[in-house]
Amino acid sequence: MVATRDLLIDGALRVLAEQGLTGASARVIASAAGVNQALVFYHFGSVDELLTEACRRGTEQRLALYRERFTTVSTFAQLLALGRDLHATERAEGNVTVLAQMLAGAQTDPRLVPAVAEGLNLWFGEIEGVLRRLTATMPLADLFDVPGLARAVASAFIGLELYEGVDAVGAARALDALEQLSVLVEVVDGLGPVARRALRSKIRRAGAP
Amino acid sequence: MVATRDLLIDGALRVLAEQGLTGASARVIASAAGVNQALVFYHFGSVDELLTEACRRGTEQRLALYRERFTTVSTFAQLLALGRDLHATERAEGNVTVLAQMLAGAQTDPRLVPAVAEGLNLWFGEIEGVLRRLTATMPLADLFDVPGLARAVASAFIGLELYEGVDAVGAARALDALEQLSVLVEVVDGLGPVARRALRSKIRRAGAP
DNA sequence: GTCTATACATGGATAGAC
DNA sequence: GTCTATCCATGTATAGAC
Repeated sequence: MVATRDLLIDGALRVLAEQGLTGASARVIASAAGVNQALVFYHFGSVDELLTEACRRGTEQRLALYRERFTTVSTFAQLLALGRDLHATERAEGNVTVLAQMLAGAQTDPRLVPAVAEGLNLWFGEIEGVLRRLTATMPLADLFDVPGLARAVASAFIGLELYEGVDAVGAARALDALEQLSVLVEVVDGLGPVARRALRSKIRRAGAP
Repeated sequence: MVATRDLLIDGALRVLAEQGLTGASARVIASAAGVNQALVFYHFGSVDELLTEACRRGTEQRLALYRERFTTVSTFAQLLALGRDLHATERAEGNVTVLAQMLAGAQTDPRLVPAVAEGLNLWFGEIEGVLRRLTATMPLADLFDVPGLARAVASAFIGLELYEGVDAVGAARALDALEQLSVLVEVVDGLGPVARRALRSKIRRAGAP
């Protein structure tokens, strides 16, 4: 026997992914969950609070599916490959779609902010772990602010995910272009000591930290 | 004397930016425009079509403000600086906010797709022009797919803009991190012929195009 | 805990007077 | 072109029976 709370949370996640925030009403969610509409208010008090709870739970659940794979990534190419995979499976019904909808809604509804921020932070933490491991062995590791980069990577990913929704071809091309760029990072990492010294001094002259 | 159509379009843009897509109803927009609610349907047929038209016109107007500055950018640092500026002024009331809302809505409402796609393409074109100019003088220019990169940069920017709405500190940190990374590009560009040759062969071995 | 019924607000859209 | 009035669907939320 499945608890009604869980049915409603699942329903909310499905509706958010399939119909977006504008479609996420108590009636529609309850119908998707196969329960009565009044139960939304009995269990959660309001639609916002249901969405908030769904955002939290959904992110945790989805992240759990990838956590193991995140820990096995050991090159930038592998990280990008995992990103592509995530992109393919999370799009349409996954957590990134839900987070994107909630993120857009949170811009004008302060009540959604905490849950979205928490959800994002969970993903940030995961990516941070990978980046830290990848840069640990790099001689130029101190050039990167890992937490900052993790935030940049993840929110850029959300932007790309949204873009994919209106132009799949363009989004694929954008991802390909980033993949080409990523080669640069590994290449720079693989430079010999002479070139590396030149690069470092160049950076110092450029005013980087 | 201002035409009612224009009043409604301005009203729609303001409402989209201030209250998001969920708040963008015919009544609210008409009220913001100071005109009667029925005029939305008389002039545009439906709310969707008003939003669509507002998206197009708003993007053109806003882009016109920056077009000149885009053409004067001649380094990556300058491009990033312009991005920061754009970020600061467009956030809260600007076109990026509007596009982000429409983009989120378009994920589940096909009627919004064409207008959003057009709006995005306008920005892409602008950024493409800059990137093409910046990479033209680079010896490693053929490593980049400029149109793809422009799409990646712009949609990443939208993701960051949305993230800023729920965590201003985190977003600032993400931008700083990207700024550090961008130094790498100019540094690579500034390498001497010897280091450059090494890099190029490394890339060939890595399997890049 | 769950259901029915219901109150009440908001939103899309149209008809018809001016 | 613009306004008033109105219809009807949808949405939030609560009361009360079971």
